[in-house]
Amino acid sequence: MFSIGELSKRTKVKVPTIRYYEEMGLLSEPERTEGNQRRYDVAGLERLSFVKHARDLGFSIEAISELIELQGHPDRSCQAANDIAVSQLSEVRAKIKRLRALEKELVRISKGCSGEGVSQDCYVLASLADHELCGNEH
Amino acid sequence: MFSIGELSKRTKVKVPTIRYYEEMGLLSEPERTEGNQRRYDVAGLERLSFVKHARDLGFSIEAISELIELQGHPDRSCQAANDIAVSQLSEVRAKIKRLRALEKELVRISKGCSGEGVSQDCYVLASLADHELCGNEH
DNA sequence: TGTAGTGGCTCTAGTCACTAGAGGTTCAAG
DNA sequence: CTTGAACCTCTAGTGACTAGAGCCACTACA
Repeated sequence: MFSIGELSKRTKVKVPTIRYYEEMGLLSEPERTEGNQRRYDVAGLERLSFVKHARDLGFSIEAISELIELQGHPDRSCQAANDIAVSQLSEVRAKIKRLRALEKELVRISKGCSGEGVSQDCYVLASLADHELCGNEH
Repeated sequence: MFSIGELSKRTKVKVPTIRYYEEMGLLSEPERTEGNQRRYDVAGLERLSFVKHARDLGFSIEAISELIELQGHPDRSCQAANDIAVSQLSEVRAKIKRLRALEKELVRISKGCSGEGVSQDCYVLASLADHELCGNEH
């Protein structure tokens, strides 16, 4: 049995975040000492590791809830879990695509400015003011 | 002179967002009709276009404030504007890098699951529960 | 057994960049 | 002059935490 601080150290999830996950229903309520402090067992540790791992991969709290639901019903089809992972993947890909477009544009903008002139003539500011100067889209 | 709705249509920034930008100090307070409704001129339109373009590129409200400060002092060095753009670029690049790692991992995870089994044997759930199964890092 | 200090508790409020809704007023077209 | 769309302010909600206040519990050492 370990305290919340101990759990925090082992999982690298901050203490208030653990309490937050509990409030959100991602973690089941742990046992308490007589003095009302939380005490976790190995199952609690594993559950939090699962949540952290999923969060690190960018799954939302809601998606994680669904995944936990599935874990609780080992006889249910795996399809739903796979759907969640696949949709997460396509979100990640969409974000990458968008960020790449931004990267391109930012490179163009900052290349046009040596940082030596005065802001009146600044290409960065001009580019932001006038979309026509852009490569295009976004 | 146009109303806030008209401005919204022209810039594709939603009405409540325009009011929010005003409150945040990104837009100067426009004139008002006798009945207290906002009326914008071309300068207001250009300012909002600037803000929108910068937001689309992912600049924070705070960074945009600084850029606007610079615009207001045409004699000041361009360096600061360039610094902001460059730091935005490196943030974007860092995000891309991270997302690519996630993409890789998600591909691996969802490839392992056909969606046909039951959740007890689901590779998606197993991967999330056990970090050891991961490609590595993150 | 006393006590010091670290760690834990709950609750509220703040972050960012909006978005939604209530409840009321003004404008422009017919 | 009336209708209805658009406007106004204000408050509260979003997601995923983070920070702080004010208090209580546990543990190690004297």
